[in-house]
Amino acid sequence: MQNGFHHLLLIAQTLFQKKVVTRAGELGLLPGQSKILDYLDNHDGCEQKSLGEIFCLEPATVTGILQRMEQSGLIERRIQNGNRKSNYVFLTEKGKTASAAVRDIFRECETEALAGISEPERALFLEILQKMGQNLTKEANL
Amino acid sequence: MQNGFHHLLLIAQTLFQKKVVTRAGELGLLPGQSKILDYLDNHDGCEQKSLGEIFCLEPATVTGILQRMEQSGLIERRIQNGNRKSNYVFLTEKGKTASAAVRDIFRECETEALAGISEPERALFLEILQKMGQNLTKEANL
DNA sequence: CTATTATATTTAGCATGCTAATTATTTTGG
DNA sequence: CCAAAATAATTAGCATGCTAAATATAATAG
Repeated sequence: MQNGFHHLLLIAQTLFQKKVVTRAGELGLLPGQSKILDYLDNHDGCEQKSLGEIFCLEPATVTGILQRMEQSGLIERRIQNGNRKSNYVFLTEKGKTASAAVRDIFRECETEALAGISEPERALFLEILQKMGQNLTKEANL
Repeated sequence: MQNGFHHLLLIAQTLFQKKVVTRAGELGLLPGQSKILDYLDNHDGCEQKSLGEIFCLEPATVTGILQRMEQSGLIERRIQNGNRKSNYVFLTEKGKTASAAVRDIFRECETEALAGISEPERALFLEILQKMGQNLTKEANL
Protein backbone atom coordinates (compact mmCIF):
# COMPACT_ATOMS: atom_id res chain seq x y z
CA MET A 1 0.00 0.00 0.00
CA GLN A 2 1.16 3.51 -0.77
CA ASN A 3 0.00 4.69 2.63
CA GLY A 4 1.85 2.01 4.52
CA PHE A 5 4.56 2.76 7.02
CA HIS A 6 7.61 1.73 5.07
CA HIS A 7 6.60 3.52 1.90
CA LEU A 8 5.79 6.78 3.65
CA LEU A 9 9.09 6.64 5.53
CA LEU A 10 10.97 5.99 2.31
CA ILE A 11 9.29 8.81 0.42
CA ALA A 12 9.63 11.37 3.22
CA GLN A 13 13.35 10.66 3.52
CA THR A 14 13.84 10.50 -0.25
CA LEU A 15 12.16 13.84 -0.89
CA PHE A 16 13.96 15.50 2.01
CA GLN A 17 17.33 14.26 0.79
CA LYS A 18 16.60 15.31 -2.77
CA LYS A 19 15.83 18.83 -1.61
CA VAL A 20 19.01 19.06 0.46
CA VAL A 21 21.16 17.53 -2.28
CA THR A 22 19.74 19.87 -4.91
CA ARG A 23 20.45 22.99 -2.87
CA ALA A 24 23.88 21.78 -1.80
CA GLY A 25 24.58 20.89 -5.40
CA GLU A 26 24.08 24.55 -6.34
CA LEU A 27 27.09 25.26 -4.11
CA GLY A 28 29.16 22.59 -5.86
CA LEU A 29 28.69 19.94 -3.18
CA LEU A 30 28.20 16.28 -4.05
CA PRO A 31 25.32 14.23 -2.58
CA GLY A 32 27.34 12.53 0.15
CA GLN A 33 29.10 15.63 1.39
CA SER A 34 26.35 17.63 3.12
CA LYS A 35 25.84 15.32 6.07
CA ILE A 36 29.58 15.00 6.67
CA LEU A 37 30.02 18.78 6.64
CA ASP A 38 27.08 19.14 9.01
CA TYR A 39 28.60 16.67 11.43
CA LEU A 40 32.10 18.12 11.25
CA ASP A 41 30.70 21.52 12.15
CA ASN A 42 30.41 20.20 15.71
CA HIS A 43 33.03 17.45 15.58
CA ASP A 44 36.00 18.89 13.74
CA GLY A 45 38.99 16.57 14.05
CA CYS A 46 36.95 13.41 14.67
CA GLU A 47 38.22 9.96 13.74
CA GLN A 48 37.36 8.75 10.25
CA LYS A 49 36.05 5.54 11.78
CA SER A 50 33.47 7.43 13.83
CA LEU A 51 31.86 8.87 10.70
CA GLY A 52 30.91 5.39 9.59
CA GLU A 53 29.41 4.64 13.00
CA ILE A 54 27.43 7.89 13.16
CA PHE A 55 25.91 7.50 9.69
CA CYS A 56 25.70 3.71 9.57
CA LEU A 57 28.06 3.58 6.60
CA GLU A 58 30.70 0.96 5.86
CA PRO A 59 34.32 2.09 6.10
CA ALA A 60 34.80 1.68 2.36
CA THR A 61 31.95 4.11 1.69
CA VAL A 62 33.43 6.70 4.03
CA THR A 63 36.81 6.37 2.32
CA GLY A 64 35.31 7.25 -1.03
CA ILE A 65 33.38 10.29 0.18
CA LEU A 66 36.35 11.66 2.14
CA GLN A 67 38.74 11.16 -0.77
CA ARG A 68 36.57 13.36 -2.97
CA MET A 69 36.15 15.91 -0.18
CA GLU A 70 39.89 16.03 0.31
CA GLN A 71 40.46 16.37 -3.41
CA SER A 72 38.10 19.34 -3.65
CA GLY A 73 39.74 20.99 -0.65
CA LEU A 74 36.86 20.72 1.85
CA ILE A 75 38.76 18.65 4.42
CA GLU A 76 42.21 17.45 5.39
CA ARG A 77 42.98 14.09 6.93
CA ARG A 78 45.84 13.90 9.41
CA ILE A 79 47.48 11.50 11.78
CA GLN A 80 47.64 12.27 15.50
CA ASN A 81 49.68 11.21 18.55
CA GLY A 82 51.80 8.82 16.55
CA ASN A 83 48.76 6.63 15.79
CA ARG A 84 49.39 5.90 12.14
CA LYS A 85 46.45 3.52 11.87
CA SER A 86 43.68 6.09 12.30
CA ASN A 87 42.80 9.14 10.24
CA TYR A 88 41.47 12.31 11.83
CA VAL A 89 39.29 14.60 9.73
CA PHE A 90 39.57 18.40 9.78
CA LEU A 91 37.61 21.08 7.96
CA THR A 92 39.64 23.48 5.83
CA GLU A 93 38.61 27.13 5.62
CA LYS A 94 36.69 26.27 2.46
CA GLY A 95 35.11 23.39 4.36
CA LYS A 96 34.07 25.66 7.23
CA THR A 97 32.37 28.01 4.80
CA ALA A 98 30.57 25.11 3.13
CA SER A 99 29.61 23.69 6.51
CA ALA A 100 27.93 26.94 7.52
CA ALA A 101 26.03 27.03 4.23
CA VAL A 102 24.93 23.42 4.72
CA ARG A 103 23.63 24.23 8.18
CA ASP A 104 21.35 26.84 6.63
CA ILE A 105 20.18 24.42 3.95
CA PHE A 106 19.24 21.80 6.52
CA ARG A 107 17.42 24.40 8.61
CA GLU A 108 15.43 25.65 5.63
CA CYS A 109 14.54 22.17 4.43
CA GLU A 110 13.42 21.16 7.91
CA THR A 111 11.22 24.23 8.14
CA GLU A 112 9.68 23.36 4.82
CA ALA A 113 9.24 19.68 5.64
CA LEU A 114 7.60 20.29 9.00
CA ALA A 115 5.31 23.13 7.99
CA GLY A 116 1.88 22.80 9.55
CA ILE A 117 3.04 20.37 12.23
CA SER A 118 2.68 21.57 15.81
CA GLU A 119 5.49 21.67 18.33
CA PRO A 120 4.21 18.78 20.48
CA GLU A 121 3.66 16.73 17.32
CA ARG A 122 7.23 17.40 16.23
CA ALA A 123 8.52 16.38 19.63
CA LEU A 124 6.65 13.08 19.49
CA PHE A 125 7.84 12.53 15.93
CA LEU A 126 11.47 12.90 17.02
CA GLU A 127 10.91 10.57 19.96
CA ILE A 128 9.49 7.91 17.68
CA LEU A 129 12.36 8.23 15.20
CA GLN A 130 14.78 7.83 18.07
CA LYS A 131 12.91 4.83 19.43
CA MET A 132 12.90 3.27 15.96
CA GLY A 133 16.64 3.71 15.75
CA GLN A 134 17.04 1.94 19.07
CA ASN A 135 14.67 -0.86 18.09
CA LEU A 136 16.55 -1.50 14.87
CA THR A 137 19.97 -1.36 16.51
CA LYS A 138 19.26 -4.01 19.13
CA GLU A 139 21.07 -7.31 18.77
CA ALA A 140 18.95 -9.90 17.01
CA ASN A 141 19.30 -12.81 19.43
CA LEU A 142 19.75 -11.94 23.10
CA MET B 1 23.50 17.50 16.35
CA GLN B 2 22.95 13.75 16.42
CA ASN B 3 19.49 14.24 17.88
CA GLY B 4 18.38 16.66 15.20
CA PHE B 5 15.48 15.96 12.89
CA HIS B 6 17.32 15.23 9.68
CA HIS B 7 19.84 12.90 11.26
CA LEU B 8 17.22 10.88 13.12
CA LEU B 9 15.16 10.56 9.95
CA LEU B 10 18.20 9.45 7.98
CA ILE B 11 19.23 6.85 10.54
CA ALA B 12 15.75 5.43 11.05
CA GLN B 13 15.29 4.97 7.32
CA THR B 14 18.84 3.67 6.83
CA LEU B 15 18.54 1.04 9.55
CA PHE B 16 15.09 -0.01 8.39
CA GLN B 17 16.27 -0.43 4.80
CA LYS B 18 19.37 -2.33 5.88
CA LYS B 19 17.22 -4.79 7.79
CA VAL B 20 14.86 -5.32 4.87
CA VAL B 21 17.69 -5.60 2.34
CA THR B 22 19.57 -8.09 4.50
CA ARG B 23 16.57 -10.40 4.89
CA ALA B 24 15.59 -10.05 1.23
CA GLY B 25 19.20 -10.73 0.30
CA GLU B 26 18.95 -14.11 2.02
CA LEU B 27 16.30 -14.95 -0.60
CA GLY B 28 18.59 -13.85 -3.42
CA LEU B 29 16.95 -10.45 -3.91
CA LEU B 30 18.99 -7.35 -4.69
CA PRO B 31 18.60 -4.10 -2.68
CA GLY B 32 16.36 -2.32 -5.18
CA GLN B 33 14.01 -5.22 -5.80
CA SER B 34 12.03 -5.52 -2.55
CA LYS B 35 10.07 -2.30 -2.88
CA ILE B 36 9.20 -3.02 -6.52
CA LEU B 37 7.97 -6.51 -5.65
CA ASP B 38 5.94 -5.09 -2.78
CA TYR B 39 4.30 -2.57 -5.07
CA LEU B 40 3.63 -5.05 -7.88
CA ASP B 41 1.84 -7.29 -5.39
CA ASN B 42 -1.04 -4.82 -5.60
CA HIS B 43 -0.32 -3.27 -9.00
CA ASP B 44 0.61 -6.11 -11.31
CA GLY B 45 0.75 -4.93 -14.89
CA CYS B 46 1.41 -1.27 -14.06
CA GLU B 47 3.26 1.05 -16.41
CA GLN B 48 7.01 1.21 -16.01
CA LYS B 49 6.75 4.99 -15.86
CA SER B 50 4.51 4.85 -12.81
CA LEU B 51 7.16 3.03 -10.78
CA GLY B 52 9.41 6.04 -11.04
CA GLU B 53 6.62 8.33 -9.92
CA ILE B 54 5.63 6.15 -6.98
CA PHE B 55 9.16 5.79 -5.64
CA CYS B 56 10.53 9.18 -6.72
CA LEU B 57 13.10 7.53 -8.97
CA GLU B 58 14.36 8.73 -12.32
CA PRO B 59 13.38 6.65 -15.38
CA ALA B 60 16.99 5.58 -15.91
CA THR B 61 17.13 4.13 -12.40
CA VAL B 62 13.94 2.16 -12.94
CA THR B 63 15.28 0.79 -16.23
CA GLY B 64 18.33 -0.65 -14.47
CA ILE B 65 16.41 -2.30 -11.64
CA LEU B 66 13.81 -3.80 -13.98
CA GLN B 67 16.44 -5.11 -16.36
CA ARG B 68 18.04 -7.10 -13.55
CA MET B 69 14.63 -8.28 -12.32
CA GLU B 70 13.74 -9.42 -15.81
CA GLN B 71 17.07 -11.16 -16.19
CA SER B 72 16.58 -13.10 -12.96
CA GLY B 73 13.05 -14.05 -13.98
CA LEU B 74 11.10 -12.06 -11.38
CA ILE B 75 9.16 -9.97 -13.89
CA GLU B 76 8.26 -9.69 -17.55
CA ARG B 77 7.81 -6.45 -19.45
CA ARG B 78 5.23 -6.34 -22.21
CA ILE B 79 3.59 -3.92 -24.59
CA GLN B 80 -0.16 -3.40 -24.50
CA ASN B 81 -2.91 -2.08 -26.78
CA GLY B 82 -0.53 -1.29 -29.58
CA ASN B 83 1.24 1.34 -27.48
CA ARG B 84 4.86 0.57 -28.30
CA LYS B 85 6.21 3.50 -26.32
CA SER B 86 5.28 2.25 -22.85
CA ASN B 87 6.30 -0.89 -20.97
CA TYR B 88 3.94 -2.72 -18.66
CA VAL B 89 5.40 -4.76 -15.82
CA PHE B 90 4.11 -8.19 -14.79
CA LEU B 91 5.17 -10.54 -12.02
CA THR B 92 6.17 -14.04 -13.08
CA GLU B 93 5.32 -17.02 -10.88
CA LYS B 94 8.76 -16.69 -9.34
CA GLY B 95 8.08 -13.00 -8.84
CA LYS B 96 4.77 -13.69 -7.13
CA THR B 97 6.47 -16.05 -4.71
CA ALA B 98 9.17 -13.48 -4.00
CA SER B 99 6.56 -10.78 -3.59
CA ALA B 100 4.74 -12.78 -0.93
CA ALA B 101 8.01 -13.34 0.92
CA VAL B 102 8.83 -9.65 0.73
CA ARG B 103 5.46 -8.77 2.21
CA ASP B 104 6.32 -10.88 5.25
CA ILE B 105 9.74 -9.26 5.54
CA PHE B 106 8.26 -5.76 5.52
CA ARG B 107 5.67 -6.78 8.10
CA GLU B 108 8.28 -8.25 10.41
CA CYS B 109 10.61 -5.30 10.08
CA GLU B 110 7.78 -2.86 10.77
CA THR B 111 6.81 -4.79 13.87
CA GLU B 112 10.39 -4.66 15.06
CA ALA B 113 10.84 -0.98 14.21
CA LEU B 114 7.65 0.14 15.92
CA ALA B 115 7.94 -1.98 19.07
CA GLY B 116 6.96 -0.05 22.17
CA ILE B 117 5.08 2.61 20.22
CA SER B 118 1.37 2.88 20.95
CA GLU B 119 -1.34 2.75 18.31
CA PRO B 120 -2.29 6.44 18.52
CA GLU B 121 1.40 7.37 18.36
CA ARG B 122 1.82 5.26 15.23
CA ALA B 123 -1.19 6.90 13.66
CA LEU B 124 0.20 10.37 14.30
CA PHE B 125 3.60 9.27 13.03
CA LEU B 126 2.07 8.15 9.73
CA GLU B 127 0.12 11.37 9.44
CA ILE B 128 3.27 13.42 9.90
CA LEU B 129 5.19 11.37 7.33
CA GLN B 130 2.37 11.92 4.89
CA LYS B 131 2.25 15.64 5.62
CA MET B 132 6.02 15.85 5.12
CA GLY B 133 5.67 14.19 1.76
CA GLN B 134 3.06 16.74 0.75
CA ASN B 135 5.14 19.65 2.03
CA LEU B 136 8.18 18.52 0.08
CA THR B 137 6.21 17.86 -3.09
CA LYS B 138 4.68 21.33 -3.33
CA GLU B 139 5.93 23.54 -6.13
CA ALA B 140 8.65 25.89 -4.98
CA ASN B 141 7.21 29.21 -6.21
CA LEU B 142 3.46 29.57 -6.18
C1' DC C 1 60.64 -9.81 21.81
C1' DT C 2 58.19 -12.01 18.33
C1' DA C 3 54.07 -14.12 16.43
C1' DT C 4 49.39 -13.76 16.37
C1' DT C 5 45.24 -11.22 16.59
C1' DA C 6 42.69 -7.14 16.26
C1' DT C 7 41.89 -2.66 14.22
C1' DA C 8 41.70 1.03 10.51
C1' DT C 9 41.86 2.01 5.95
C1' DT C 10 41.96 1.14 1.19
C1' DT C 11 41.00 -1.20 -3.31
C1' DA C 12 38.10 -3.67 -6.61
C1' DG C 13 33.80 -4.83 -8.31
C1' DC C 14 28.91 -4.48 -8.29
C1' DA C 15 23.89 -2.36 -7.47
C1' DT C 16 21.41 1.78 -7.24
C1' DG C 17 20.87 6.63 -7.37
C1' DC C 18 21.67 10.71 -10.52
C1' DT C 19 22.12 13.77 -15.12
C1' DA C 20 22.67 14.33 -19.97
C1' DA C 21 22.22 12.66 -24.36
C1' DT C 22 20.07 9.23 -27.60
C1' DT C 23 16.46 6.52 -29.64
C1' DA C 24 11.85 5.40 -30.57
C1' DT C 25 7.13 6.31 -30.52
C1' DT C 26 3.03 9.16 -30.02
C1' DT C 27 0.66 13.41 -30.25
C1' DT C 28 -0.13 17.98 -31.99
C1' DG C 29 -0.26 21.83 -35.28
C1' DG C 30 -0.16 23.72 -39.65
C1' DC D 1 -0.68 14.20 -44.07
C1' DC D 2 3.86 15.86 -42.46
C1' DA D 3 6.76 18.41 -39.39
C1' DA D 4 7.48 19.58 -34.83
C1' DA D 5 6.83 18.82 -30.06
C1' DA D 6 6.01 15.79 -26.34
C1' DT D 7 6.57 11.36 -24.14
C1' DA D 8 8.85 6.77 -22.74
C1' DA D 9 12.68 4.20 -22.45
C1' DT D 10 17.53 3.43 -22.85
C1' DT D 11 22.61 4.24 -22.68
C1' DA D 12 26.82 6.21 -20.76
C1' DG D 13 29.23 8.04 -17.07
C1' DC D 14 29.63 9.31 -12.35
C1' DA D 15 28.71 9.35 -6.91
C1' DT D 16 27.39 6.57 -3.18
C1' DG D 17 26.00 2.43 -1.04
C1' DC D 18 27.59 -2.52 -0.35
C1' DT D 19 30.90 -6.91 0.29
C1' DA D 20 35.20 -9.21 0.05
C1' DA D 21 39.94 -9.06 -0.05
C1' DA D 22 44.28 -6.63 0.65
C1' DT D 23 47.37 -3.60 3.28
C1' DA D 24 49.20 -1.47 7.17
C1' DT D 25 49.48 -0.55 11.92
C1' DA D 26 48.61 -1.49 16.90
C1' DA D 27 47.78 -4.50 20.67
C1' DT D 28 48.18 -8.92 22.82
C1' DA D 29 50.04 -13.49 24.05
C1' DG D 30 53.38 -16.65 24.65
